[in-house]
Amino acid sequence: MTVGIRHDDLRRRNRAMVISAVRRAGQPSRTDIAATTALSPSTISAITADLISEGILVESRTGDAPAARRGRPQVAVRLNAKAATILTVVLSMNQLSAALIDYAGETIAEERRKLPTLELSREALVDETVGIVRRLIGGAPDGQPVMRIVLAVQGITDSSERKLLWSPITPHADIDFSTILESEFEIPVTVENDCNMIAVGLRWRNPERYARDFIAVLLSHGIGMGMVLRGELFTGTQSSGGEFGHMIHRPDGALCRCGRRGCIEAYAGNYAIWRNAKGLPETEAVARDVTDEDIRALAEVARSRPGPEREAFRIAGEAIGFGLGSLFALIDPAPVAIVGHGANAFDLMQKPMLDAIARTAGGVHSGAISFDTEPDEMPLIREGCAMRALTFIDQEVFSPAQTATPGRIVA
Amino acid sequence: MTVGIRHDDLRRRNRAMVISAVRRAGQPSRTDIAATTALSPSTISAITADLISEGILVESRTGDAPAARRGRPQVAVRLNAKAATILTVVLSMNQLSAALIDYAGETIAEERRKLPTLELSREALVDETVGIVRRLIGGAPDGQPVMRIVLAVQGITDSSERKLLWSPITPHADIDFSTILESEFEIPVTVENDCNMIAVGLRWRNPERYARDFIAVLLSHGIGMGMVLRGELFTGTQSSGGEFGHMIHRPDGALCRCGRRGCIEAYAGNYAIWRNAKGLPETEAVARDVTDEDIRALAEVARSRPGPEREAFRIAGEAIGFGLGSLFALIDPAPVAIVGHGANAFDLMQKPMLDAIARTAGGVHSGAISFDTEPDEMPLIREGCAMRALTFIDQEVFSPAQTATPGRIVA
DNA sequence: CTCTTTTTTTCGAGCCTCGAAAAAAATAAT
DNA sequence: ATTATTTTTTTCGAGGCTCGAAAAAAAGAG
Repeated sequence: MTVGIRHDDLRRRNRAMVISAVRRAGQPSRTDIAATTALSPSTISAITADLISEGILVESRTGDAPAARRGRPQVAVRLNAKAATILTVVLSMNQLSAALIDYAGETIAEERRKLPTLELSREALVDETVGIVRRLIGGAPDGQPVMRIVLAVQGITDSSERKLLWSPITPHADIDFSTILESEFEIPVTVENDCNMIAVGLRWRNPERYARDFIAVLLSHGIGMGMVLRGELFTGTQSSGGEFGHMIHRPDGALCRCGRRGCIEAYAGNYAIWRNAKGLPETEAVARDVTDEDIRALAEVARSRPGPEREAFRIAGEAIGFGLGSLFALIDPAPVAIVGHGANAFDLMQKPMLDAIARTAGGVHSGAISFDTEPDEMPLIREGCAMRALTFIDQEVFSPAQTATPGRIVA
Repeated sequence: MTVGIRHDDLRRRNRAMVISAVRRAGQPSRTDIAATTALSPSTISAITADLISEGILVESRTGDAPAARRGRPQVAVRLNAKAATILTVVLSMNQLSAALIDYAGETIAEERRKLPTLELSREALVDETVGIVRRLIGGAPDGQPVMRIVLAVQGITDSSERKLLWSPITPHADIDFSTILESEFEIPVTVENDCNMIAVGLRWRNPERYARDFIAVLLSHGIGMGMVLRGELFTGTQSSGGEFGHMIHRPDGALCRCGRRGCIEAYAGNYAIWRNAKGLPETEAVARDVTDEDIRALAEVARSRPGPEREAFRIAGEAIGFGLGSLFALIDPAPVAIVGHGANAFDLMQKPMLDAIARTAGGVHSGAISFDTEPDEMPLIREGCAMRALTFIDQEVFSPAQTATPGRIVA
């Protein structure tokens, strides 16, 4: 916290900075890197030489544009895809998927399988996860062992990013995936909230729009949120936090899946939309497992004629709108991405949502609010996990605290 | 953002670190500083020697405890109170106050005056502010010019900390106090939200309790909030943010002073408590200027017997409770300080508040929630402003970007 | 084939932090 | 009274790092 900066921190941080610049730019020249990092060409030259000799970067002679300019042509450098391999695992409702990804971010292999997550025992769930990891690790290229595993789960994770504290996809709580997987494979593992990974993925995919401040809202069975503020992923003080879906919309209102009442999710989650569309009492749980297909069908009816279906989407949009309004009262308006299957019904929710926001303090700078939709959340989660893992490698493995001078023998 | 670290940044940051360590510890020895900063004794020796020769620190031979230990006694260093002078100005409802404060944080002079802020014209309000600043600056010790002014206002300030965007204490909006005062006095000025300064003040006063994560709620005419997360003051992306009082408690509910409906403040602000206690319709504005004394009298009645007064405080507590519950869903539970005159009625609000929180997602880790009350907000605001100004001097003035080698003439 | 332009590397200078040793300043022991 | 011990602080040289200037490299232009 109040720790001074040591001399060796300098190189470490600047190395990480150079790697980060290359990861963002793709194939920058040394001159480009010097420009973005504001370090001198001599320093960049020294650092890139180190990184190349360590196999982290490679030169790629073909600058994307030869430019036919006068003078010595720029030599582009890029990440050496073979420098490391990482593994992403996504555990969501009734589905487990994993992907093996190289250091440049390209997918090497992947696997996806259906699982009745709600019914599995704790052991079976863990075993399935260990199994998919084992199979994919087996497929890692020779000499490029997997160096990091990031597991994204729908649910609340702890702030040390090691455990799943609670999840709607399984009745079991407090599953210490990190310790389990680390003892099995001896590879560092972090456990992340799926919506937080969506936010990281969005920024990676579109850094123009999703830059310093933005919000990702996942509309699915439940309502999730990931948020980036001041360029940093927002998390709770003790958990992954950002449980937007469990902010209170109407005190003592509709029954939520979490057992409490009046949560936003109890008005805007899949099951809540179904409950309202079918005229079921809002104080009772929904017995049926409401699927994406159910919602699609309801949305079609809602578009075709007024009625309880349309009203159900209106109520959902209103709940999200008031929630965003309250959130904007705290953080000010920011761009919003509506992610997940619910984004397909955004047309039905947009107007009530904007109307609600306009009735809140968040409506003041409404110019800063803009919506974008992305119905398929899975690729975003995977990309977010990959970025999280690769950033870790960049910083902790390839820019380590010790300058590692092997050969100096003390005895 | 992606800027590398230069060599001269090193010394700059470590200087700031040393100053900060001295400010926190009071009278540490060089050894103490080395321990808290994790820098080597040699480095600390060099930096403190610089700081002493520049008049920023002074040695104070009398270590607070002679300790009678063996060995060379520690020589304590402390901030040189004469190194700088700063000015804090607090503009709140019907009151303007200012204080001249030395570099060690001791008050040199202060002035306080009543003002009908709601009725003053924009020019009169600005003139009053300029006037109080002018009078106090005049009292600055010889050779110690005021180096920084921090103005705290009840209301929303912009994120560049220069303007008052909107305030309940005046009908005028968008007052650029920084530019006005800077052109008048040629001293850097920042404009801050009062509740944010309360948070800074709380941390300074009790760093044990108010450390990495906590919330300060100001219960006064309106409801304000300042929040520290991960050790950093939380602000909006475009403004001071943290408008807890304008999160929505009941959609389309009671009329708020801001003109919207259902805000927490419309249930828990002074005027809202009065409105409910007197059985006035919640859809109508309160004509009367509800004073702290009114609330005190209502609280007395509420304590003496059941009735609308007690119910009014219950409703207020409930509104704050649900609001905190929603906030905790986002950030996880954290210690709360209830600040301002409303804290005197906390006994009437505590139970409904806790009951409400228990009905939200924030109630899960309720062990991490704890309340503390501080009825007098003014000293906290002033201390927060002082710390803000002094921290600025520590970092920007006494640890500047340029190593400042005057005497080197280029021509 | 030479000149010009641009990129990249090389090299020495200047800082900064660190560790080891020395110096300083006290108490404890003889 | 003097010496030994202990702890704090300073001094000094070593090692690293970044930077600027100059050189080298690698092209196109003339």
